[in-house]
Amino acid sequence: MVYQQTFKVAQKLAKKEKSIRWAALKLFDEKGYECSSIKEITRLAGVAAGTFYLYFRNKEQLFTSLIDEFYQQMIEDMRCRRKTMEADAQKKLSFSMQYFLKLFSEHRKLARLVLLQSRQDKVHRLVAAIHDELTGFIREDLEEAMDQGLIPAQDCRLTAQAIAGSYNQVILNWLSSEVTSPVEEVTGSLLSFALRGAGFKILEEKSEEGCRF
Amino acid sequence: MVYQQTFKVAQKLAKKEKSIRWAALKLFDEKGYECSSIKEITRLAGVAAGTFYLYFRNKEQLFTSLIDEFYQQMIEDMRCRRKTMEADAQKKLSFSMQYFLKLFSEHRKLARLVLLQSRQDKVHRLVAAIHDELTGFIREDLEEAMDQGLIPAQDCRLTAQAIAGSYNQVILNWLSSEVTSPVEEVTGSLLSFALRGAGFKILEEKSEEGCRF
Amino acid sequence: MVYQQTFKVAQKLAKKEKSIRWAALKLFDEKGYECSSIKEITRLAGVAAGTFYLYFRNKEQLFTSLIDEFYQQMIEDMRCRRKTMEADAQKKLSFSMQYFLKLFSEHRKLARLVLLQSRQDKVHRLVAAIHDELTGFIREDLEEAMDQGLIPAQDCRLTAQAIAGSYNQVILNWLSSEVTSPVEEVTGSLLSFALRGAGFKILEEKSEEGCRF
Amino acid sequence: MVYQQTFKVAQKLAKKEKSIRWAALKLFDEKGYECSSIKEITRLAGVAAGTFYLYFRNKEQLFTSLIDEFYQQMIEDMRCRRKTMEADAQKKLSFSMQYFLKLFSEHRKLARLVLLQSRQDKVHRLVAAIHDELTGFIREDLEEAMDQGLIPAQDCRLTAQAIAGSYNQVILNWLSSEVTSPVEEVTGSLLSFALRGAGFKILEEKSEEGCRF
DNA sequence: AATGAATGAGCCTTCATTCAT
DNA sequence: AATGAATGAAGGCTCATTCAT
Repeated sequence: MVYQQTFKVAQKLAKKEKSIRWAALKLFDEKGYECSSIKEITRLAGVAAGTFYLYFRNKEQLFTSLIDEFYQQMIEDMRCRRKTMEADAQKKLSFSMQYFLKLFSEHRKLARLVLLQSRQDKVHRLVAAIHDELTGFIREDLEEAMDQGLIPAQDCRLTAQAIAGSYNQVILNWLSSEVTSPVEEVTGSLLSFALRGAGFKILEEKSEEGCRF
Repeated sequence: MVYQQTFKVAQKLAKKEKSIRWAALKLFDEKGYECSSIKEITRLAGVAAGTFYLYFRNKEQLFTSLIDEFYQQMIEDMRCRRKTMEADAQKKLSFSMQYFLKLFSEHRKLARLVLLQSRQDKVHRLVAAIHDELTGFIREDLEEAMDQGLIPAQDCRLTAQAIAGSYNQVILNWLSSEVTSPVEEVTGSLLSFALRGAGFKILEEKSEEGCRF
Repeated sequence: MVYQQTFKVAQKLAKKEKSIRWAALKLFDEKGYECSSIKEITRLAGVAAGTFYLYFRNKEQLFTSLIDEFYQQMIEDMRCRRKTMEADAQKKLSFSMQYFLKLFSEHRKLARLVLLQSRQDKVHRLVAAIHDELTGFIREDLEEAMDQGLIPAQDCRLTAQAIAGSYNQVILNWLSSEVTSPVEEVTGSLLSFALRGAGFKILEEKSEEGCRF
Repeated sequence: MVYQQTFKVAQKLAKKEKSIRWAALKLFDEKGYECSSIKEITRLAGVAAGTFYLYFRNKEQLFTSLIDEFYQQMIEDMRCRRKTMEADAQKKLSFSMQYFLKLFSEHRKLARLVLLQSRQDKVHRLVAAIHDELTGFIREDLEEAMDQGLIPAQDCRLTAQAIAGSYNQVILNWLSSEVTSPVEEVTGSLLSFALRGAGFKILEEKSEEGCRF
């Protein structure tokens, strides 16, 4: 009788891969990419060292896959929503940043992984690309706003970097703090900061409202 | 005569240590802490591997020392100047940030080292402490400004983080870009962004002026 | 009906084993015993890795079996023909060597496997035994010829080795060369060499004729 | 004080490298290239595993170096002697083969290494090149002899292969036999075989004489 | 009978650190 | 003070073999 991959088996496999991903994420988060060994990852995952290579080509590909799983999809989703959104630049910007914040808060480890990972590891290019992509969204909105006269003339690329930087920093601190205060506490203030910084004339009470999604 | 010799020796020693620091900085910057080996560092420095351990306890301490050399001194200097400065909060904040920017632009490699280094390596605590310190300065000024009613009520800790984050990000991009445009190009816009973000009512033309030091 | 099925199954089994043998032979030939993995063999054979162990005890036994399949039978056949042959020593020797040559040329891969395989692998003893056996045939004929005064007094064991060695070398080169010239081109000259070397007084024109089988 | 590599130290190093070479040679000889691990080699040599890499780039280079040490020099020497030799083809051939035999008998392990090594390992090309070189010498002499009418018309390339093959085989058997009978016992008969096989008209008593070197 | 996921010992290699010189 | 040879633990990865399905 031929070997038939039953549903149950497939599920077990998926579970095993998940557990490796989980272990890797935990260790990468705690000790960094370079300092986490395959052996340690697999031990934590409860599988043999060799098993790792049934699911991943090598350590680097595991990292890539970990990042991709989350980001690729997030960026895709973001791009899609933004396209179909009928709103002015400020609303779009607000939306993007809050969406961003929300996702990060739901995937703390993964988020930290991207925000913290040494940008010198072999593994950096991928992370850099993601940062660029996200900064690109912000920049687009800023340029639209500038064209419409909503904000003063400025170097939108630079402002976008500044906004992205402020977000990264604040989120990172929030993610890293032991006390997990609700992300909403942070959202409003941070958004105000960014919008004001860019030069939007915001009415304080509106900033809060406009950000539902 | 004796003194003379001692001085010469001391100089030679200092030179050797310097060359190791220089080599380490170059390699850490290019390949990251984990991926730079002692052997490579000493080869680049033109000394034997064993010599390394005459000047540094181990690899970690070299890193620490590298960071300290620059930051400890910078923070000290900054704290001192701020103390003796008679100025309002906005001016102090402006000063701090531009001082910060200037120093970074004069020590590109060292700056990149701090901004880029994986915050997960064994080596992180130190870097984190420095970030906190610098953010602390910003926060102080913001709190003072808030007390004086120059900026609206806000979570100054958070705003300080946001400002620090935006600075880090922009500087990093600037440091990493091949074309080394003058830092002044960046200074003005970035400062405006930060001040506006914090809620200062700034007159655009003043922002440029007020920042000499 | 039952028989029919059994037969079919048996055939299928045989086919699967065959395909493993074939794949192993191909890979052993191309990359050597040590450098061919079971996984690769089974992949090439189109079966699962585990299936291998239904047909062979382990990798070593596969090799053994591969060699045996060909040689055992060849030696048996040779021994048998030589027994029933009525001919003088020179004829017998000629026959043996040409038979040998012909078989090799018809089983290139298998031949290369025996001639090339490291004689240091775990697997060597078997191959060595075969070489000895074949050399033994040559020696028998030489001793008979010496007894009959057809060749001068000599160390027949040594001459037999020399002849076997020259055959192996030439065949190997011929097997390994890309251009597959007909083996007959080689046969005549090689045989002349061996016979002359042993001290037979051969008439050149006869050497060619006397070798049909 | 600068580290000064004294003569004593240099000697110790040379001894250490020697011991690694010796251990490798022994193990390669006993178990083959693929089956000998660096760990085992270094253990046998009495050094730590890492020490290996101070002397050799990797396992392959060790093998290469082992072979080269002996062969490169031998071939060079042979080529040189042959050039300055004033003798007919038969004498030159005799000389070459006996020189060959003598060297092999003085470097048993090294000789076995070349003669036995799997010709499929990554390491094969080098060994193959050596075989070709040596066969080349024989062929040159045969062609010269053929031109001078000393031997009948024939495919000299093939005859050279046959002669080389017979030598390899006989030497190998002799090297591998436990009882180490003097090589001279073998020399005469083997040479006679080869010369007769090539078609030289030899007077038995002369063959022995002509081979001093 | 057949599968292929799982294992873990073992491979080659690197590297921070020590120590005799 | 300076050297660089020596160490050996640890790294990523492969592979023959086993076993639940």
